[in-house]
Amino acid sequence: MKSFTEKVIEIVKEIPKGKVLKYSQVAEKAGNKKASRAVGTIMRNNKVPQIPCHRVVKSDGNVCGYNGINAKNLINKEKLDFVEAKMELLKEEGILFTENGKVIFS
DNA sequence: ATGCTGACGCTGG
DNA sequence: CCCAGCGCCAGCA
Repeated sequence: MKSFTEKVIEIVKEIPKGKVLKYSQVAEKAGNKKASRAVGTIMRNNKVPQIPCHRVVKSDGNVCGYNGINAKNLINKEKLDFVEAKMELLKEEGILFTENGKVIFS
């Protein structure tokens, strides 16, 4: 029986290219649908490149953290550039975005 | 062990 | 539409 943390890491690592999961989805797959917050905590703690954190988005479809960086901690322009870069990266993987800049979760 | 924080989610005003 | 409150769970001091 792996820990919730271990499961979350496994799940995120195995997210295929061109696929995105919501924090809630990862939490649910890990066993606890309500542990979405914990998922975020785990991601921040495990900022390993092996973990495609950029493929994990919020329910709103808006991306947040990536490789240990939290968009909320960034300011204005940097924040926009940061998010934009992730969006471009995800686009190259086949993930589509709305005009609102949100991820289209299939 | 206890309390607070946070890359969250949902409901209500 | 924007903001506040509550719940839930893992990590850290």
